[in-house]
Order: sequence, then C-alpha cells, then structure tokens
Amino acid sequence: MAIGMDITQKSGTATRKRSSRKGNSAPTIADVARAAHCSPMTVSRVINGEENVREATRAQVLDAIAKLNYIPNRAARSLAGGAQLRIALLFDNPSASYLSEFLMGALEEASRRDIHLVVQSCETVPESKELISKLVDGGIVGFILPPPLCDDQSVLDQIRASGGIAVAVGPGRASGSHGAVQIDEFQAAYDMTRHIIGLGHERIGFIIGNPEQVASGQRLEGFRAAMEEAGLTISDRLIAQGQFTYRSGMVAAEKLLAVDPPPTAIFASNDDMAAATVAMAHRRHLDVPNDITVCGFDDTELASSIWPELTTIRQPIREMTAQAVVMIAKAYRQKTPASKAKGEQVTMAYKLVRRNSDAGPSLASSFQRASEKQ
Amino acid sequence: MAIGMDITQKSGTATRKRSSRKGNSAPTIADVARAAHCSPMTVSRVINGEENVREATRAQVLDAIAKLNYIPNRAARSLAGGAQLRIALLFDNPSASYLSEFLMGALEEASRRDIHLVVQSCETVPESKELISKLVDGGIVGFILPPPLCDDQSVLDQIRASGGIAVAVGPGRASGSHGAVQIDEFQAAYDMTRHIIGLGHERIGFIIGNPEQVASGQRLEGFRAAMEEAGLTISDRLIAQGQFTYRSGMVAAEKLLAVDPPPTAIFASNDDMAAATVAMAHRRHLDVPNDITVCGFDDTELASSIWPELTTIRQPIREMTAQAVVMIAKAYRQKTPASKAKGEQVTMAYKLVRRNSDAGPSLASSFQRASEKQ
DNA sequence: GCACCTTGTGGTAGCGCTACCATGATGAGG
DNA sequence: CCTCATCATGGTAGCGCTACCACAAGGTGC
Repeated sequence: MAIGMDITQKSGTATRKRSSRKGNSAPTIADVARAAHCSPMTVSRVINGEENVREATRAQVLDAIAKLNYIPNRAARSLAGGAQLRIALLFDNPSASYLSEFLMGALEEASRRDIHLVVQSCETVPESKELISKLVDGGIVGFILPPPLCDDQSVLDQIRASGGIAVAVGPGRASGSHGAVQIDEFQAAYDMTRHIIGLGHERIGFIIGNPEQVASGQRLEGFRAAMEEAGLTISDRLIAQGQFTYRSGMVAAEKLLAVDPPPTAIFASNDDMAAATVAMAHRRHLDVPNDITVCGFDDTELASSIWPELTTIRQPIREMTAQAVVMIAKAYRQKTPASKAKGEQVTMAYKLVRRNSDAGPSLASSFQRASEKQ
Repeated sequence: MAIGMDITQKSGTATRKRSSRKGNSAPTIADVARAAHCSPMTVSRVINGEENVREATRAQVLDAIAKLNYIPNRAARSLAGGAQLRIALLFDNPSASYLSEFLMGALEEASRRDIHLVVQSCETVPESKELISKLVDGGIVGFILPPPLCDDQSVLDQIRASGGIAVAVGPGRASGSHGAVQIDEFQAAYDMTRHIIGLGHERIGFIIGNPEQVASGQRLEGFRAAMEEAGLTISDRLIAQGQFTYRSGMVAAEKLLAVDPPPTAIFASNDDMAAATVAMAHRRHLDVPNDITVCGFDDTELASSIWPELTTIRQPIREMTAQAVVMIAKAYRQKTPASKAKGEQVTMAYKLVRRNSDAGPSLASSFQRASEKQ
C-alpha cells in the first residue's frame, strides 16, 4: 500500500528492553498447568471440554484457571488450531454508503470470530470467473455477495463449481442453491405504499429501480399490491423507470412531475432516486412534504443528509452481512459432502423509518383531486 | 489486475511436505519468500512497510504476493507480535459520510494489524472526562479523534493526563502536544479558489463551515488569500456562515443567491453545504454549472452521488485514519518515558477532484459583470 | 589503512496453543 | 500370567509470523 505522501518517520532508535515478548502479563496455559500440577495438554483438554480427563484433574485445572484469571489467547488458538476460515467479500460497484455499512458488519463479525475477511473488487464478469477459482485455490472457502453481484447467476455458478460457499446478501429472491440473507422486499414496499396511502394520498407515483436487479421487480410488485388492495388505479404514466442512480432518478422524477395532474406522492425504489426526486420537486418550487410526499428505500446515509430527511425503509445491512459471515462459518464446519450445498435462507426484519419527507396531501391537491373525480 | 499468469504454486513446490496439519493450505510468508527468491524476513518487512528494503526487492515481493494471492495470517501476526493493542475511536457527531469513511480506514488498518478498535460515541464534553479515564483503566492505550473532537483542547488534555496517546485527525492546526494527521486546509482552499478564478469567475461566494472547528477558519483564509492575490474584492455579502450541515447550506446558499448581482460561483466549505447550494440553485432555475459554478470540500460520498457531481477537494480520509492507527501503534511500542508525548505530525496530500459542477461564467453573467464594472 | 557508521538481507528463536503420537496405567479376555 | 484394547496423561513439533541479532557490502572520516 503505497500512498503518495511523505511522512517523517525519523524515529528508529529506541532500544527498549523487550518487555512485550515475554515480560509480565497474561497467564498462559503453562502457568495454569504448573498451578494445577499437570501438563499444558491436560489444561488444553479441559478448556476444550474433551472427554478423557478424570473428574478430579478437571476440577484442579478449573480451579487453577479461576485462580489465575486465565483467558486463552485467541490468536494462538486459531494459529495452532490450523484451519483458519477465510471468506471473501466480492463487490462490483454498489453505492458507496451501502458498501461501507456492508463492510462494517462483515468486518466486525469476522473479527469477533477470528475469521479472515478478504475484500475483493470484482469489476467485470469475465474476470470474475478466473478470480473466483484463484481465490478458492488460495484457500478462500466462502463468498459474500452484495448487490448487484448477488443477482448474477454466473458468479453463483462459478463459486459452486469451484467448491466455494456462496451467500447472497439482499437478493430479491432466493434460489435454493446457495445461502441468502435478505429482507422481504415485496412486503417492505407494500408497507411503505400502505403508509403513503394511509396519509391520504391517492395519486402516487413510483420509480422503479435497475431492472437487472431482482429486488427492483419485487419492490414494484409490493407497490402494486398495496395500491390494488386500496382500490387505487395505477396509471402507467405514474410509473417511471430508473436505474438506482441519482441521475436516473432526476429523469424519472421530471417525467412524473410533468404529468397532469401531478402525483401528490412519489415512492422511489431507493434513496438516491428519492433524493433526486426531492431536488426536482424543489426545482419546480414544490415544497416537500407539503406539496408532495417523497419516500425512499434503503436508508442509506444520503437519506438523512439531505433536507428534508427522507422517510424510507431501513434494511439492517450490518446485521445482514454479519449473518452472512455466520452462515458461511456454519456451512463450512458441517461441510459433509451431503449438506454441502444446502443453501440456508434467512429473512431479516426491516423497518419503516419516518422522517420529514412525507405528509398528507395538501388542500390544494386534495381539492384538485376532488374536482377531478367529478 | 494482471491475469493470464497461471498459478504455478503447486508445480513449484514439489515436495508438499506440509499438508499434515492443514488440508487447504493458504499461502504463507514462506511461499511468498520462495517465489520472490528472498527470505521470509524480507517479505515481512515489505508487508509491514519498513524502510530498509531495496526498491527492486520490494517490487519482486509485491509481485509474488499478488501472484499467490497471499494474505498475512492475522493470528500468527498478533501472536508473534506480542500484546494486543486497544484503541478507541471517539466521535461526537461529524457528518455521517465523513464518519463512515473514517471508520473504514480505522477498521481496516486495525484489522490488518490485529488491533482491537473500540468505537465510542462521546456526546457531551463533561461526560468525556470520566469516559476517557475509564477507557484508559480498561486497557485502551490510544485515542483517535475526528472533527470536531480533535479541536477540543480539554479532551486532548484529559487523554494526556490519563496517560493515553491521542491522535487528532483533520484538525485545522496542529499543536505539538499530541499526534495529528491532517491536510493543509489553507492550501487546499487556496488551490480550489485559484481553480475557480482560473475558470474566469470574479464574483465568487463562500460558505463558511462550523465556526467552532479550526478547519473552517483555515479554509476561509485560503479563500481570502487566493482572492486577494488575484486582486478580486471580497464582498461581505458574498460570504455566508454555515454549520457544515446540509440545512445550514440551504440557508446560506439562499442568502448568497439573493444578492444582486448574484455570484457566478460559490465555494462551500464542505460537500453537504455544496450539495445544498446546488439544490437551491436548481430551485431558482439556475443550471449548474452553466449558470453557476458550485464547489465543495471533502469529497464525501454525497459529492458523487448527486447530479451534477461536485468538483471538490478530496481528503484521503481513509488513509488518514489508517495513519492515525499506525501512529498510535508505533507510539505505544516505543513508549519510553522520554518519547512518550512527542506528538508526531503528519500532513497528507489532498487532491482537487474536478467533476461536473464547475465551468466558466456564462456569457450573460460575464456581460453583466462587464457592464457592472463601468 | 582502520575504525566507524549505514543499508539490505538472512538466521534463529520463540509467541501460546493444539494435533499427533507415545507413554504409563488400568481392566478385560484368553 | 500375559496379551490387547482402553483409558488418562505427557512430550514434541509445529501453526505463521515477527523481534532481535548477525553479517556482509558499501560508504565516510581521519
């Protein structure tokens, strides 16, 4: 890692007398063994709950452990224990804030379990093929795949072919062939739509996400279902295609706001597009939320850094990623030829976060809507 | 990334004498050494960025590392390296995107060095006093302080009094009593202003950051210096006070845009406020950058997620935080009574990132300006 | 010319723990 | 009584890496 910087590292002298290497501190297994009048091996057995230790010996050891306040050294344990789990986190180019949340969860859990996490960018699909088998050869046993990679069947297949364990995080739909951690996208979009309807809106616009990601379709379906259930008509003109990017959101919002009469609320499939919608509304001198309600999805950082802050759906990204790490660890441990490719599915709870971008329809709009009906 | 090199690992090591303990062998430092035709020690040096390695050797080793996809074993590292360091990252409430970048850098470096990183929110200053000594008693040896905490002398003093090592990241000015990692805020703001002037602008607005942070003042000074050097007058009406928040940016931008004649460019002291300025400009039906240039500072994720993407100053936040971790680790290791409170200062390189929010002044504005001069 | 650095490199000895034998003790079966 | 499985335990050899020298090669300075 060479960064273009100059640093003043003049200090190199300092001849301290090496106290860290041996010195004081931290009782070791040998200390315990001495105190319990047995060998380190026996202590190790007790710690690891092995069977073949006499009850009396075990008690002695336990006693010594308590007396010395001994805590086994994690690092040494996993070093000696051999097989350290290595997991790769592949990513294409998700939104940066999504990725950082994602990393936090994975890194934290990996550190807790003393698992090696390798973070790998994986730009192009053709390249990925070679990359994956290289990683597997290099000792990587599992792969965590955030969107949009989690929807790429060829990557999934490649991992399986190489003998790796794949866990997709946040795919729209789970296929049984691999593990997945997700939220119920359909239900979340449904809930949000219900929320908007509950505010009194009837003319609600929707911006679809990137059509290549399964989640986009599911969110749209959730929206549709709630609208239909409420007996509201869904005009094609009030549904715009986006790509999950801010820019695509601007284009889509522009289109929706130009419809006559305009929607009193817009539900965008992610926060970037919702933020763009707010910007477009402002450009038209519409107040958010008084003139128009705008809701997003994902609760990325953007949602709370713009004004008004967005009402959105919070995915527990960190927890989801942590869960993915756990799942790989588990799958690896019980990797009998049989259960190998089972593919556990976990659905986690999302949350509708209400902030300042939603409100009931304005009187003017209501009036307009009322008159329009007649 | 270089592909096309097949992995020659297995053919190279014919004997395969290991394999006893581990089934799936991850490449070790010895494998790399063999591939790079040097000793494991040299590889270790390269990995740890030590100085005394010839450039050619370093390159060879780096090459071998890449080829083998080698990843150092953290467990072994911390075992051999001695005690495990514990560092706290205290934060008040910086912008979320800043924080997430910040965390990434720290987490990554901490994980790389097997340092235990404790992330601690520290809302109120009175509370902080107790918190710090509690953490030190609990075995925390170092503290990383992002803005705005890095400007709080009482926190710094408290850490020193408790015997902890403090490193401020991104303070405006370094005091010798503690470590600091920063960029040259003044120079960066100066450069950006020069850039804007170079585009042909003369009537340039500025939005100041939170006055409690030293960096705000430095950025303002950099702006002033460049303006004066170019012989441009600085109207008080074209300088607005902000707080580094999106919302404060909206208020400030509104004020600046209402000035008659309005500025043809606005330089905001951070990206959040710049983004807000773009939004306000749009609300007034001003095109960015054709009608007005808007520049930010920090290059947080927001800068590239809105449209147009912001021209801004990129601080290597991640690298800076990583550097802070390194500095604490080093300071701790050579913590002789003498060198203890030395307080190393590191200044890192920033970069002016040009994107799509700047352009020369429009003809209309130029004309206006020209006529105004007469 | 010989002390002295300085610089790049290699060798060795562990860090604390566990895998894998090897060893004494036991008891059961012949 | 002697074999042979079955315990309970000990010894040894690393796991992968880094701290600490040692050492050779190339300067300086006088």
